[in-house]
Amino acid sequence: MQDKRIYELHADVCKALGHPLRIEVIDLLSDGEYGFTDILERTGGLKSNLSQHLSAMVRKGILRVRRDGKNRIYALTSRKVARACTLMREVLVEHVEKQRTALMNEK
Amino acid sequence: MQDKRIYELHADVCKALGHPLRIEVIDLLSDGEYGFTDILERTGGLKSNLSQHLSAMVRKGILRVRRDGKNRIYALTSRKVARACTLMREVLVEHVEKQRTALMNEK
DNA sequence: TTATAAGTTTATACATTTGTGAACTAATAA
DNA sequence: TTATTAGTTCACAAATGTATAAACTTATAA
Repeated sequence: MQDKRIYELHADVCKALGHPLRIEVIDLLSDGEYGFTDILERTGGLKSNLSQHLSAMVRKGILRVRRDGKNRIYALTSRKVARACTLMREVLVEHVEKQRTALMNEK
Repeated sequence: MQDKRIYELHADVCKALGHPLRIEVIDLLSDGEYGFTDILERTGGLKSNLSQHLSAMVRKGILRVRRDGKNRIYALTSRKVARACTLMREVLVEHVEKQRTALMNEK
């Protein structure tokens, strides 16, 4: 029963997927690595905000960074992150679809 | 640029994975459907708390419920949920492993 | 009917997450 | 050296998420 700890760790990593900006970053990085400035350009917003989200993702093992001169290059640590993300998107799409047809039949 | 909406919906579904109790429920339900009381028995805690988490998961399309007399039976809407969850667990395990070996080499 | 069992809903307090801007740091260029 | 570029860190306010207990609903059993 005190293996509850594993659920906490697991949930903590999954939390990394639970924010629109972070999803957008994962989506972007699923086709290769990108520099901070490029990411910021596509996602918009404040650099301090992006920086915080990125470093949280690194801390949780979702992303890795490396330095290239004065730039920082971010990448997914594993394709598994992108796959998990895609699966959840499919679940979303199926749910939306189901809601739509449910609404149709109700009229 | 205003397709940001999809990231919000996507993140919102992913948020369903971001809590220890909800992970525990997904884990349990990945081997079949369970009644509310059974779930409560395994996870512990207050029924009102569990009920809220479960209905949030239903709302997000992660779980479905059906009634059976005065009981309610919960199930995953799709095996995809369990697979996404497993992938993220693997990412976690690989990260922990990497941290461990990094620590070793540092000594 | 009236009880009881099985959850759900609601209200509220507490904790965590998030966005913002200012201050800071590290690497390169002048 | 001194500036500049590229990003990080910090402090704080606002927004969200979570746990708890009490009140409520619905279906079955007495």
